[in-house]
Amino acid sequence: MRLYVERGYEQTTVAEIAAEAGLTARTFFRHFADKREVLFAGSERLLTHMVEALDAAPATGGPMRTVAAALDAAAELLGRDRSWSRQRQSLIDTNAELRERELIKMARIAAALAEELRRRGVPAADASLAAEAGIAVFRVAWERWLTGADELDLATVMKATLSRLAAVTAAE
Amino acid sequence: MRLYVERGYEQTTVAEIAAEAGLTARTFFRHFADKREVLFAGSERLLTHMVEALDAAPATGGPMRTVAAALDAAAELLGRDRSWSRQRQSLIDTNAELRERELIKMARIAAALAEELRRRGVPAADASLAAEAGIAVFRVAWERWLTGADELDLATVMKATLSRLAAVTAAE
DNA sequence: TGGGTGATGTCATCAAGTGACATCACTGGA
DNA sequence: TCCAGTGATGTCACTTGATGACATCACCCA
Repeated sequence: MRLYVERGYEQTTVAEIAAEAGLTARTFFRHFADKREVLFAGSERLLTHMVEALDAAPATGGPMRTVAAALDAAAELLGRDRSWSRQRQSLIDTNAELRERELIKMARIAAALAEELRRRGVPAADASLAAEAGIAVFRVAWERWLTGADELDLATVMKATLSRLAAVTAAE
Repeated sequence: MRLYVERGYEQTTVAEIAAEAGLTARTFFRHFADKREVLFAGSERLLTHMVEALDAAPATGGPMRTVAAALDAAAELLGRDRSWSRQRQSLIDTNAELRERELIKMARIAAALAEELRRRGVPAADASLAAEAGIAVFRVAWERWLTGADELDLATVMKATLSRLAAVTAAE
């Protein structure tokens, strides 16, 4: 990430990254599937963390309440270092390849959450919707947390965003 | 797309595609930014179609009703040829690069819808949420329409999915 | 002590992109 | 009619990401 920030993502070659670590490009590709993946090493951890939280949530309330538990878990994991997150995010935002990779990671989480909801008995379509809606909340809250000047807690922003979603999607 | 389906996406080289069209690889890259883009030629048209529909929607009701108009427009544009859509989608689903590209196209649409909502006076966060929620509905409805055995209209599936979203996200 | 095992290096190779320059058909005006 | 300009294409050279095959080397354990 240091090299990506210094020179820009595209201007940094895998050979340079590997050299910086005292290794070969070939070795880099044994640890990371591709040049993008190195920035998303923690995504698997986030996924399991969220799925576990979803599993641990009580069965009371609708699927959205269950998803909220997963969002809490995400906030707990990601809400610590805002300036680091900002730097990483601005890097991702300036490169289309990285944006794509980020999106597929989120999509994978949404799919995992939906699957878990279905396992808990939520009808298939409702499960997908709740998971996707949850990810939508995550995205919006994340962006607000990063760009906001105030010192709000990520979890708090998530909760507020979730309730805004309920308001916005309420049938009239 | 014919070559991608016949040999698989990864097994098809740009040189082969170009040769099939009686052209050179270099020329391919003058028409399409990369090997993926050729499958998403219509995405810009979908975006403008949806944004225009959103613009044309009456100002009555909340942002979600406005987004619903954009979803209708999408259904109108995409709901015609289900078997072709199925083939294209199964191609996309079997390749991660193509999935990523599809996701960023959807994200771009979501961003455009949100921006248009903001222009219409919807508060920033609500606009993002409504747009993202709309795309979530699109995704789920699209998948149900493609995998469903019945002969349902895409627009009908969208409407039903939208009302399920309202039910699922309703505060309890 | 010697053989497996895992991590790494080396080498060759392919395919995706891209820049620079040449070519050629077409078009609008002198 | 001809010529200059324009746009689409081809050719060539090159970089970089990515992968397979094989060699090497340190380390651990029986």
